[in-house]
Amino acid sequence: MPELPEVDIIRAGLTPFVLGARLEHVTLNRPDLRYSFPHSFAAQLEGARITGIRRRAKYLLFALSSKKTLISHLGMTGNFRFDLPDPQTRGINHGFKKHDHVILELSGVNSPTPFLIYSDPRRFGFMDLVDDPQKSKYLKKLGPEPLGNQFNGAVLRQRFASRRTPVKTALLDQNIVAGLGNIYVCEALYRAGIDPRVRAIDLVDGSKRRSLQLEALVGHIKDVLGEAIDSGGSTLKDYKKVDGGTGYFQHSFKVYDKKGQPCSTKGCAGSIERIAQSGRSSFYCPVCQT
DNA sequence: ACTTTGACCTGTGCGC
DNA sequence: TGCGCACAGGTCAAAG
Repeated sequence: MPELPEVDIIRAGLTPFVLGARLEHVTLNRPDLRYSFPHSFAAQLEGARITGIRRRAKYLLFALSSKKTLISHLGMTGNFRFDLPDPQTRGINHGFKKHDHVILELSGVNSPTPFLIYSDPRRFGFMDLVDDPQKSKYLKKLGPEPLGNQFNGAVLRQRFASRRTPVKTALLDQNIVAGLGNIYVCEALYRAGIDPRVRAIDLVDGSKRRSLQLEALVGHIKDVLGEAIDSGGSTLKDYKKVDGGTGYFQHSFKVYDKKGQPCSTKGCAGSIERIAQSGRSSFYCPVCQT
C-alpha cells in the first residue's frame, strides 16, 4: 500500500499525538504479522515514552526513552489509527476490529483517543524492536532517500551501471533507491518519457538521449513524490491518514491503473497499456515512453 | 553480485 | 446468488 509519500504522511499525522506519549499497555491480538513479534515485545515497550518518529524508506521508526527503536513496516495494507474499543464486540480483538493486530495504549498526550491501533488485513507488514536501526537487517542495505541530496544523477548512474534488469524493476529495488513503489515508479517513468522495459544499464551506457533521460528521471522522481506528499498521498483502498481522511494524489495519476485510457500528453495519440514486469503491473504510454 | 521466481495473506471485483 | 480467477501501495528467501 504505502509508498514513501503515504508513510511520510502517516509519520507527520502521528507526530503531534504520540511525541512524548508513554506506552501504558501493549496488546498483541496475534503472535505474528509477516514475522513473529520479537521476544517480550509488549513487555519491552510498556513504560517507555516515544521520543521521536522518523521515516526511512517505507519504514516508520519510533525512538523510545528505553533507547530502543520500534521499527514498523506497513506492507501493502498496514495502517495506524486512533480508536476506542467497541463494547459490543468485546469477544474479538479486545473490542477492536477484525484485522486490528496491535493495540498501543498511550498516556500523557492529547491524542484523539488513548488507543493507537495498527491494522493490517494482509499482514505483509511487520514490527521489530532494535538497539540501532542503522544496523538492522532491514535498513542497513537500503539505497539513498530519493528526496535527499544523496540521490542525484551521478549516484543513480553508478547504481544502474551493473543492472541489466528493466529500469522499472531497478527503481522498485529498495537497495538502489529507497521508498519508491509501483505507483510512483510508473508515474515517474511516464513523466521522464522512458519505456519501463528499457534496461537500467542502457540509461548509463546508451546514447546521449538515454543519459539525458536518466538525468531527467531523477528530477521527475523527486517531483512526483513531493507532489504526492503535498496531496496527502494516494488512497486506493486501504490507505488512510491517521485522522481517517484520504489522500488526493490518486486524482493526479497519469498512467497508474489507467489501462486503455488515452495518454494525457498533449498531442499524443497513444493509449495506456498494462504489462507485467517481475510480477507487478506496469502502466505506460507506448507512444511517448520510449 | 545480479536476476528471476515463488511465497507470504486477505479482500474485492469481474465474468460466467 | 455463487464460484473461480485475477489482481492489489511490498519484500524476501531460494535457486540459477
